[in-house]
Amino acid sequence: MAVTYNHEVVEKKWQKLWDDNKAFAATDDYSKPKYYALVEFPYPSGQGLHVGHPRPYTALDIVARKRRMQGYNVLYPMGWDAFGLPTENYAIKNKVHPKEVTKNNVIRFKDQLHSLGYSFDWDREVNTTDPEYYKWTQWIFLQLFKKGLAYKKEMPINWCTSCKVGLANEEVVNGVCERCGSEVVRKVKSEWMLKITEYADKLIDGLNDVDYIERVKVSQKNWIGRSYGAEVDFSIKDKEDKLRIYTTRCDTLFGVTYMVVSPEHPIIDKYKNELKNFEEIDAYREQAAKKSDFERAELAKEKTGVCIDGLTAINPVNGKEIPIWISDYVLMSYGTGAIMAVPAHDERDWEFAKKFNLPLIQVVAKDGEEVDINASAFTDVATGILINSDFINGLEVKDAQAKMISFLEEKKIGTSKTNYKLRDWVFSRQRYWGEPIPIVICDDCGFVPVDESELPLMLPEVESYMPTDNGESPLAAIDSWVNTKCPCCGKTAKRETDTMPQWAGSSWYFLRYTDPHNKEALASPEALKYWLPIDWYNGGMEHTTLHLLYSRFWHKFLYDNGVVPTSEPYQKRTSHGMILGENGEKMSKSRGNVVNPDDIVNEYGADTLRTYEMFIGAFDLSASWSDDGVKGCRRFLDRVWKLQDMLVDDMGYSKDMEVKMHQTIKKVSSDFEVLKYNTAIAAMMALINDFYKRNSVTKGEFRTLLMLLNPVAPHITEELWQICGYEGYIYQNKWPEFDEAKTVESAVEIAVQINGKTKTTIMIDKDEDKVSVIAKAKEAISAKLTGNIVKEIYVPGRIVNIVQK
RNA sequence: GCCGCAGUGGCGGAACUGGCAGACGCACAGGACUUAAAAUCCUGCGGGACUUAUACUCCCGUACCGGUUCGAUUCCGGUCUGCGGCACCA
Repeated sequence: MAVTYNHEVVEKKWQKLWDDNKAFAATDDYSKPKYYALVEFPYPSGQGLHVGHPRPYTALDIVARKRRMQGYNVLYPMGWDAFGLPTENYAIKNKVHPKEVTKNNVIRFKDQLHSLGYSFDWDREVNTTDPEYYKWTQWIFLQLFKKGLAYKKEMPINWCTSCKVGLANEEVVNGVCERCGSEVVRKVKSEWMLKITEYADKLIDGLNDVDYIERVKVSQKNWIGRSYGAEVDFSIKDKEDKLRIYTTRCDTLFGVTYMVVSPEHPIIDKYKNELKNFEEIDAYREQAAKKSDFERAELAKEKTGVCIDGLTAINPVNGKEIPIWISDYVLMSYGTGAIMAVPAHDERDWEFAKKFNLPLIQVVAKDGEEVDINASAFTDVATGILINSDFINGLEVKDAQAKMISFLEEKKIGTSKTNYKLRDWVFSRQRYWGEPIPIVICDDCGFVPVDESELPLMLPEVESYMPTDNGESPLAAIDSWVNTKCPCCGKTAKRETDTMPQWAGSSWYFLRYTDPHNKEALASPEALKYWLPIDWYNGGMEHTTLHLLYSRFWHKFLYDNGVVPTSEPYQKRTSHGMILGENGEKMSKSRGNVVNPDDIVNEYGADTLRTYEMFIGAFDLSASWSDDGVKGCRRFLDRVWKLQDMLVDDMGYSKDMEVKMHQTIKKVSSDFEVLKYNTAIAAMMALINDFYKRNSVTKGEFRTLLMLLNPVAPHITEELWQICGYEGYIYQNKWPEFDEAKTVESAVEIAVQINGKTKTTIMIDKDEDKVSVIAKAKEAISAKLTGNIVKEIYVPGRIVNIVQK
């Protein structure tokens, strides 16, 4: 009898052996086929690893291990996204250098990951806070600057009152700071910006060439928010000025009954002396200005607004005079800050018109039939036909738009125009723990880039990590660092004291893994050419808009400048679901439902944790933790362990198991490719249940099982492999193959239905062609065939259905 | 409000392209082993009717209502609920 499985001893033994042999190092032999598998590198927080981390890491570890066994040169790297606010806040509170905090957290994380037996290539570990790394983050910034894609701009920014730091629009959640939940106010500051909007089209169009799960593509597209439309100039009666609007429905120009401008629109101040109700308008403006963007949206369930008394617009297509309103549902930050209102065919305009009793004109009819626009706005573009619209009458919406645009352009009153919701990326942070922005500010030369030979521009030592009260970075307090010479003219100048956001380091880390120790370049062209693109990138749903968009932007920029060989970084992107607490809620200290992976590893072993997290449910959906489920997976591994006592000395498959073996190899092999780890494990469980039923397993069968299970549970399988005396190590062996012909049983059970309801089953030969004859001969069927048989349907290997009347 | 995802036994979840709903696991129940318990092994396990009971047989059942089809968890139309994202983007 075999001794009980001791996971502590076995797992340590194999982890050491893998390390000593550098078993999973990617080689620089570029003649071999390559596979680059990537998971998002973690932020090494003070709490240590969370049970959520192993889910994606194990999933791609399975893929990586399988690919190695299939003969690929696999790159499966790991690193640390270590700049960031929590570390800095911890440093401020405890008066330790963030460098120290980071170092300790990294040691802890690495230990924990190590105990889980991942096949990471630790020789390629990167750390975004390492000067040898951020040298290249700064270098990329300089390239952006030199190409005019980094610029400084006075602008109202989102200012977190607690973190004392400017936030990107994307970091403001429901009007509060994403990190600390404090109020976000508007503050004008001079900020570094990156022109991501210049890449809006490329970022959308590039999605056609990659294999991302659909909802990731949708969220990228929605975030960029491209819309095709037209800008049209409306003249203002008796004035020189024109009011320019943006619309996506220029086909409805004949249905315009009023206009609306945003409260911040300059036209109001310009004509304020002529407005008869300026006081009323000004009061409305003040009220709107007090609201944050969030409140403005939240409170605007009911439309509000004021008619501007003193200005009248003229519809350029028919010369009609129409009123101009001011309302906060029109935003200055999108389009032109002014709209034409077509209440018959736009829901917001419709609501507004109903509230203020403004007229409706129907100009689009459903399939040519007028609809009741007093009940609701008619917005269906697909079935719309133009009416009451002069020269575009009778056209479909799309054709009407095309014709209208040529008309507008010909008369020089409008042009076609594409708009985006995407805004430029606010890149400055007034913080210590980030990459210094390598720019010198010279009174004579303006913004001057630091010479590339001086990179990395090191983060200097400071006494306090607190941002200054006026919101400047702690770097601003170090005169010796701030005061420098202009690289251009040599006169005294000052350094930029803002640092980069955490997104910077993670926007290109996957490039560094290909050649992590290169001192001449971010990576050699040969390494990049060989390894890119990343074959499979998995990460959290929470990163599918921002991190993905930012890193794709940088990558596309580097591609345009000949630094990288592919226009997209990631060939394939998948996302995993969250692991929730046992009560179905998000794990958190305050809810008291946090599970520590160390405890599971200690009690049941890494293989059990890995198996459990893969078995817990569909990979892309969230799943609740269950201690009992963990036990079940340990029981499965124990049953595998005990199979060594049932071994029969035969390197082949026994007759009765042959089909099952081939089926299982097929199922496990394909399930691992499509994120269906749970059913792959279920298939292996079913297989060993069969071994137990007959109380024996051949050495050949066991050998195959160990290889199939190895990517999921690498330690126990290697140990059993060695105990049973198979050749070498599993990780050096070839992935098992199956024979398609042998996956089919010679006798199959098929269901017999009458009128679509299953009545009985019959066993037939798989090539049987008189199936319905056999079925009808069976008593359970013949007794029930009382009517006229009108139809017989046979689906090979599945069902036969007899339809009677 | 809009967009996306989901809704299947006591629970986590399976089901290829429209073809026997509930694989696999958990929990539970019974049995074997044991002085005993744990562990382990074996068996059963959606609901209901008929039946002393079992077997057999029949009916219902994949959120709800309807449709297409010989046949629907799967496709179509509508409704409800939960989760995630966005917040009037003209």
